[in-house]
Amino acid sequence: MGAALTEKQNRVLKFIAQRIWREKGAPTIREIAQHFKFSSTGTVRDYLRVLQKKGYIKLAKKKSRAIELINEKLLQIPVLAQICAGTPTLTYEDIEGYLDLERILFQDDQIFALRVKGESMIEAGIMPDDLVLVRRQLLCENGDVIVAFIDGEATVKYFRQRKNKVFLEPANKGYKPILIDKDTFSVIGKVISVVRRYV
Amino acid sequence: MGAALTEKQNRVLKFIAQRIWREKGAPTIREIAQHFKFSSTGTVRDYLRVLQKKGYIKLAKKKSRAIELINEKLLQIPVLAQICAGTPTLTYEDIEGYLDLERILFQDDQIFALRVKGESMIEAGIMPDDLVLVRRQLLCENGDVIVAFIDGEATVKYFRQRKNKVFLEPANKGYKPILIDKDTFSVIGKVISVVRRYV
DNA sequence: ATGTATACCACACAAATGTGTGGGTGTCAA
DNA sequence: TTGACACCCACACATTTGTGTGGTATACAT
Repeated sequence: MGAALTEKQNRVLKFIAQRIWREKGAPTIREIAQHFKFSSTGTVRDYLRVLQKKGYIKLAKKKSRAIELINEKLLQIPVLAQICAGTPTLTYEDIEGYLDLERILFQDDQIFALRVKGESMIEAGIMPDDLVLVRRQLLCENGDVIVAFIDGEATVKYFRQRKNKVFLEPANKGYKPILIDKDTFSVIGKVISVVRRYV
Repeated sequence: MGAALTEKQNRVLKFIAQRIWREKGAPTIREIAQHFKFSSTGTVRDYLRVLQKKGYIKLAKKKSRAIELINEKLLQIPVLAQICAGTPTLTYEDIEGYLDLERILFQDDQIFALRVKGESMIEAGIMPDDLVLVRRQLLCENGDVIVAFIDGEATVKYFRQRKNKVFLEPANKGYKPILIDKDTFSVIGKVISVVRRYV
């Protein structure tokens, strides 16, 4: 799809993506120049042309803030409060809030998603093929759902700490908790969300 | 939060929101004018001022496309392929794809989210307090997870059809399938996704 | 009668913004 | 040594774009 980027080109692309996802919209050429301390708008335009040629962005002519990311995706979903009360018309007056996943984005790639394999967490509602959103962190608290490396495999489990002993506990009666030697396993991160999609 | 909007004000706001979420970014004043066939930019500016005063948007001065929605949220999450194979470094070369929830957005408000109450679908991995994303549709296929109205309550169940009979089947051994009279219940929509968040 | 709000218009102006021209330095492969 | 690239600069220019001024018409409440 896209040719390889140099370090600097990648930094420019990342900056644009951040602005598009976190801030209001795409930056102007001069805003990019200011951020990278370029004293010429031509410099930025050269970068944009390269990024476009390599297939990472699309530019529109003579329009302001007209940088479009290839593979850009957006999400905003209204969250309705529980509607069991009984109004048969679902209006947006019932909106409870919004899915706010914006903050977990782009914090230096500290967040990623994993596809779940196996049924060890099935009783916690984490099914095979679900996606878990993982925030990379080394420390975790008792009861957290975490992703850890054991024997070269990434697994999703409960983190349990009892009297100096650390267990990785599945949520499936058919599986047994794993007693862990603190030195031989490593925590990848904490599961902060589960996403499942039906066809 | 926000005062009531008139019909036309609401249409302008919806147009802006659509452009921000589906298209590249916020429209310019003249783009809005063109869409609504206003021959004056001042007309649009009046609308923007009203929308801002009523608390639906925020405007920045002397910036192009600087319309910001209150409660705007964005999402894009890289989806890593299952990494059980064993590389201890999670690189973005493992990206399997992207959570693509963009398409389900703003198709005339056909999608909304519901917070789950009760444990009737617990064996399908749908837990209390989960959010289910629902696409509004009246028809559904055998085996779909749907949201239906029964007795003034919205419930999440499997849709089962056997020999002219329609059942709403829970995923919980403690609950029994509900035989439904086709005429007295109504399907709200199909569950297309489940989202759960941990603290 | 007066004020306030909605819903438009025309026109002008300055700032913001994209674009063009014409440079420069270095690196690296042909 | 020539060319292609990455990586910068200065400066000018035309268009886009936000903003301001000053209108018109209707409706509605005080």
